[in-house]
Amino acid sequence: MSTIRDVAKLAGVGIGTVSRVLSDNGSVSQKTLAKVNDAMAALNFTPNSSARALSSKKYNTIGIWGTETSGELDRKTLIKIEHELEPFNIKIIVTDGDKKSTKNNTHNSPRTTHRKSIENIFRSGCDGLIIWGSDIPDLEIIQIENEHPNIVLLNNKIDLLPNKCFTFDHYQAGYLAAKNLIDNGHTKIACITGWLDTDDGNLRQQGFLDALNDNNIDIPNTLIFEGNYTFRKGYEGALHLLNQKTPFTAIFCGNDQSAMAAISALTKKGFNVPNDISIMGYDDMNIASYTLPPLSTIQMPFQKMAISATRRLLNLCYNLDLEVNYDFPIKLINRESVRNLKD
Amino acid sequence: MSTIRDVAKLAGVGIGTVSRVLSDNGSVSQKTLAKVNDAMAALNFTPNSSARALSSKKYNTIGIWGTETSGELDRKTLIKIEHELEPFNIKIIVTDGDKKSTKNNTHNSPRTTHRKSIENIFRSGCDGLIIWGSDIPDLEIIQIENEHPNIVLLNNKIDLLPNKCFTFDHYQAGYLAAKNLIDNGHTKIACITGWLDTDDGNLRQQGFLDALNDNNIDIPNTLIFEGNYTFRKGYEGALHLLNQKTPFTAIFCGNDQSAMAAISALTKKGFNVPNDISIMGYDDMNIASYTLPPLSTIQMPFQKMAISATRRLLNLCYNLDLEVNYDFPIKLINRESVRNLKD
DNA sequence: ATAACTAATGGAACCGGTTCCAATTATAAA
DNA sequence: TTTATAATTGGAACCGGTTCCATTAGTTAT
Repeated sequence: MSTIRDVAKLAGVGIGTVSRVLSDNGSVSQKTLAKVNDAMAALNFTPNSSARALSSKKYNTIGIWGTETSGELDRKTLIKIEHELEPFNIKIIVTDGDKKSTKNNTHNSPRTTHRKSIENIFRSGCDGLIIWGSDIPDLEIIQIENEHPNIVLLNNKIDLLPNKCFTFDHYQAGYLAAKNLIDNGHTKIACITGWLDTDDGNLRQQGFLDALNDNNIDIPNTLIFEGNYTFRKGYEGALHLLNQKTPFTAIFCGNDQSAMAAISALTKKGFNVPNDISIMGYDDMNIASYTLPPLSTIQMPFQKMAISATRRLLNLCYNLDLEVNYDFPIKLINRESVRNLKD
Repeated sequence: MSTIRDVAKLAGVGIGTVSRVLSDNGSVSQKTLAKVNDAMAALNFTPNSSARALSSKKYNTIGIWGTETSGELDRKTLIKIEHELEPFNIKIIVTDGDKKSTKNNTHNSPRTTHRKSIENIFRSGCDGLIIWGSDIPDLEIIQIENEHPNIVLLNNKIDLLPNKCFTFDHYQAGYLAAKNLIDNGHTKIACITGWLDTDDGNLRQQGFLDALNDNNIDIPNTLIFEGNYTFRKGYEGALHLLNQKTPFTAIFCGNDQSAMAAISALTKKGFNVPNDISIMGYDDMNIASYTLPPLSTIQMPFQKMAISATRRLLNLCYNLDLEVNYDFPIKLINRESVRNLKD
């Protein structure tokens, strides 16, 4: 593996010059530029990333921190993020916020706090971090941001950190979902909530509740089942709701997975969706088109949001000026799982 | 941020000594060990990873390379891999084999070859690589392995690289799936294949075909639809098969997603699964329990396999001796999507 | 007590980049 | 042509670890 000194020698220039063409800063004449480029090509030279990182104090790496409950971050989105990073030769490291403990430091409490785990990522070497999900208390995030300004929040909103937060209007989305049921004539509405320990899940729930309220519809506690986005809870939730005395004609589900599982449970119990019971999903995952019946749901441009968050982080870390978007409109997708009771 | 020189000064020892306790090699007396540890704690010292990487030529990073069609590698699996790495303080970088082009080198062909893209990952700094999927021709992999022995193949098998390959017996699995249909009395069997450009998809297809053959069952070309694992192709495939003149009583699907979509299509066309047509899936994804009807499918311990592959890579890269498993038994999961015609 | 060996230690040199400053060359203005 | 100014250039010093070698302290055998 060749170094800039090799390149410099071959090109007949100084190492400073080679470095200058490498990092494309400082002035270099056309002639020497060509010489250096030729030498680099001839030697099949690639700069050593560790050396670069050491001297420039840039790691050319950003991290993505998330937990089990952060929400949907599939490989496709990850790849989108990576593509955004690629032109700048930035790498991406993925870490889990749910790690058990760090064995290197036995003085710590057995369970590393989120704060500590984020601290560790920065130490281990990255220029910035996408913090995904709303698991970390706002206060703690503010503290983190204080020490490490190069962060960006995905699917979380903190008023004190405008332009570092990227999220949907989950409240509006929950409202929209409920409104759709109401507009279709439903008044006895149940729900299988999402994970309520995060803002994300709470907001959509609140929007849903407020929509009912604004339309003078009452929802008894018996018709609210606390789920957690999983298939399992969706299934259990539907069965649980069926077991209550309170009749209902529709269920609003915290996400498409629990919606699908709910459909499965209802159907198995002899109810027809949507004729007997209507189902509203949330997320518009790929499966939503292939459930039986296909799901009416709320669509959110998650990948677009992830891309904007990434760009913002790049701007922060590397003083770039990429275009960033903060508005990600949601959309009601009407398929076949909601029956119009007014017909 | 403090350095080993700071630590050395505070502890009243030389930098060599600090380095020795840091990397835990070379002999250090109990007394100095304590002094150094105290100093480190007092300064809240963390070694600079770039400096370490530069001088030790270890990046403490491994990569995962995959493409769109590599198969299932969800966040959960990624996290499992990460947990395996964590005790050794190894980071994980994810890269996409489907990148369009690398703009840094305009001399290259517009579309970077897989080989090149892997070359780049190693250059950009990682100690080893999990190559996931079987998109790369065997010969090319052999060449890559020659230059970079620190690789491990996930969901791929190359005879020349035993103990670096981690895969299921997809042939056996395809055979098993077909056998299940046959055992249930099916003789007119159709199939929606997986992605046939990879060994993975081909092997299961071959196993399926051979099982039919071994049981003297003929499958006309009209009943073979070439899919690609997506919902969409599963849906289209089912419709296409229905349009053929040839009657059939069962479909073997390349994966659970296409199976789910096929069920959706069949049901929409008025056929009942499994009464009119039986469906075999492949993968046992979470959704398989919640389709209508729940899917009979083939289960494979993908996460366990990923963990073993990771361990093997760690052994290769860092001279460790972690336990590695090479055998990952598959299992037939009988749910409700296959009807027994013999009853 | 001394020799012969081993364990422990300090620190220079090095890894391969970036940065900065002094020196040189080119260009423009007078 | 001379001078002022700007553009290029070379390379020492540095980033913060690891390694190796020379040196010193500690142990055991004689």
